[in-house]
Formats: sequence, C-alpha cells, structure tokens
Amino acid sequence: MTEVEKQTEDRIFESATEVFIEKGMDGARMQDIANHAGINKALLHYYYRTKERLFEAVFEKMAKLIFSRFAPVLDENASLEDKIRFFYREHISFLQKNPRLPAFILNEINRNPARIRKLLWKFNINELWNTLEKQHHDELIRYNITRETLPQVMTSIAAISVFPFAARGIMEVLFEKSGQDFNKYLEDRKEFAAGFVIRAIKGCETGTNV
Amino acid sequence: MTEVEKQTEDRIFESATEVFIEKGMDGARMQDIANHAGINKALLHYYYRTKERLFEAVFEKMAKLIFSRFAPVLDENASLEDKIRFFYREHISFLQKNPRLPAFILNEINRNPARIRKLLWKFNINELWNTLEKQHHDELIRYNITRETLPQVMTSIAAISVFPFAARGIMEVLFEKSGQDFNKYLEDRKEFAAGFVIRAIKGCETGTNV
DNA sequence: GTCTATAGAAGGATAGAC
DNA sequence: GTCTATCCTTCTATAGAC
Repeated sequence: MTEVEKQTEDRIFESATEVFIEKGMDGARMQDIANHAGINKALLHYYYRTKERLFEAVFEKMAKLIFSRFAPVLDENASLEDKIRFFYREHISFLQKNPRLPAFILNEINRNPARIRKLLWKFNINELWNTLEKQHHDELIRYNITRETLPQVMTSIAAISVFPFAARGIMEVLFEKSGQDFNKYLEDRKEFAAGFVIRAIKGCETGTNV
Repeated sequence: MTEVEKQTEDRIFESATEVFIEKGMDGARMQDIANHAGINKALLHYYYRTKERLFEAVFEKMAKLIFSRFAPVLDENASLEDKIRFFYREHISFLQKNPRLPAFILNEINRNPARIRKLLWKFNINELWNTLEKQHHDELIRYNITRETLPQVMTSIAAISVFPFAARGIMEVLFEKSGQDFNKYLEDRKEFAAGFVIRAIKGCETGTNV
C-alpha cells in the first residue's frame, strides 16, 4: 500500500468516524463523508465497497477504543478503593475528550446487538470474577461483594461515569438553564463518583449493613 | 372529530410510536408505519402532514411520559431514604414495561437537543433544591448534600436506574454469555439501587466522610 | 376520510474515462 | 487511484378519484 493510498484511506476513515458519530448510521450520508474528506463518493466505494462496511470499520474501532479503557484498571497493583479512584479519573478524562462516543456506541448496539456480539466473544463475567477474587479476596468479603452481586456493582460503577455522556443532550440543556457549567460538573465528578461508590460498598461492610 | 377519525388517528399514532422507538427517526419509514397501522402512506400525511410532525408528536408524548415519572416522588410524605426506595421501585418497574424508551429518548435528544428544550422550559434545578430543602432540611445537612453537589447526587441516582436500559443491547449480550438472567437482574436492582445510593449518601454523614 | 398512482428528490452504488 | 456522469432504488410527499 502506497503512502498516498494510506493517506486517502485514513482521511476517509477519519471523516467517516466524525460523520457517523455525529449523525449515526441511518442519518449519515455518503456525500457528507466524501465532502468532509475532500473527495467524491465513488472513492468511498472504491475503498470500502458499501456504506455498511465503512460503518462497521468505524464502529469496531470505536467500540474497541472505549471497551479497552475498562481493562487496564485490573492490571494495577492497588487496593480496590484506589482502583475505583483511578478508574474514574482515567475514564471520565477519556470521555471528556470523546464526549459523543458513549451515545454513539450505545445507540448503534441497541439498533443492532449483533454488532457487539463478535467483539465481546472472549469476555466472560465469570473470569472477571475469578480475577477480582484473586486480587481482592479479602476486600470482596469485607464489602459483601459476591459473584451474584457483581453485575449490580459493576453496572452501577459504569453507569455513574457513562450516564452523563449518554444523557449529554439533556444535561447540557439543564445546566445551561440553571447557569451551571457542565465541564465543571465533569471535572468534579472524577472525585465525586469515586467517593460515592466507595461509600456505597463500604456501607456494605460486614456488620454495618443498612 | 368523529369516532372513526379518532380511531384512525390513534392507530397511526400508536404504530408510529412503535416504529420510531424501534428504528429511530432516521431509520423509520413512513411505509412501515402505514403497514403497521393497516393503512396507506397517504393517510399518514393527511393526519400529520410530514414525517417530522408525526415524529415530534410521538417524541413529545414519550418524553413527557418518562419525565413525569420523576416528579411524584417529591409529593410523597416520607423520609429521603424512603423516597429513594420508592423511586427505584416505581421507576425500574416503569422501565421494565417500557424497556426501549430510555435509549430512544436519549438518542433523539442527543441528535437534536432543541427537541427537549421546549419541554424543559419550566424545570429549574434551583427550584428543585428549594423544594428539597423545605421537605428535607435536616437530612440534607446530615448527608452533606448541598446546592452545589445536588446535580452530582441526582445524576448518580438517575444513572443507576436508567443506564441498564440505555445499555440494554450490551447487557443482554453479556448476561446471555454468562448464563445469567437480565430480568432477574432488573428485579434485584430495585432493592440494590436503593441500598447502594442510601449507603453512598449516609457515608457522607457529618463526621464520617471517607 | 381513504384510496391508487405518481411526482420529485435523495441516496447508494457503479461504469468508464483519465 | 481518482474523477464525472449516471443508473436504480427508495423515500417523502402530493394529486386526484371515489
């Protein structure tokens, strides 16, 4: 592949990424992508054959980008509490740089869950539990986190950082109306989210159940 | 308006609701809606003139439906803790009956935030704070909830019930892969969510900050 | 009020020249 | 590899009969 080919293909891919994230698969137009890349429609088909294939390429790249952000936290050598703090700092910072990504990914998966199935084939919640238990055996017991409640805990953790971006359209309107700053809220949220979750699971400590 | 007119108009509206929620504004086809209602396309335009108007009617109805569910909790005469428990029982039960609603509403707002602006014109976060302070003055102080942290708390509460539905496509795949039941998870979540949030804010009690 | 038929525009995809 | 021109389908919307 020549340098020029690479340049064009990359420019198409980047343009497609922007347009698809902005408009979604159904709302995006090949003409928009071509215009954005400074080329004509025919060239899009030359490189990617169909809109569907171009979309799949973009979707897969973005999905991997966002999901890969969840993994590294497990590699850290730290307490569960510190991992939670680390996760929110990293994850919210990442989403601040890619604020439209969660809504895009969630929506396209809901429209067609098959898209995510092949990307998650190697993920297993039981393996996740085994990994966590190896690293945090005592803490899990102390915080009363079991194999059964793990999904509840994990989805609550994810919800707290992802939701403000998934609901960005509403949040920005509400903040604007009350004269508050959404970016300030997100900055604060890195700390707040960690504290919120840690208190929630520490309240579970054996003998102190609510 | 005759009875027959009402019947047809209602059938169109209900069909449009299903198709728009299923496919979204951009993915929906007037032909699908007509087929679903057992009529022809021309009749859709007779009643609603354009696809855009038909969509706006559906969107407004559904948005009001979902947002109106947040208000009644404030009318209850109960402690903050009990209101949280009440909210999750009611809200998650409602979403179980309308599982695609959150993704639909959030996505269409993100595509075009103007849609929600006119529906939220009378909502004011400062008024919400005033109401809460009147009803729960002592508890707010005890739990260290201030006018500044209120958005953090409220969005966390909403996130925990809404996220599983907004991310329904992923969740169902993950649960299926690990042989778990999404409906069981949702049933359990009514209790879990309340406990999680209550512990998170109680951990904030003056003198017990983490 | 409801239908058939069709206008008119837009969008995805391809042929063929260079 | 890139372009112009165009095909063909699909979709919204309307005209006009009943």
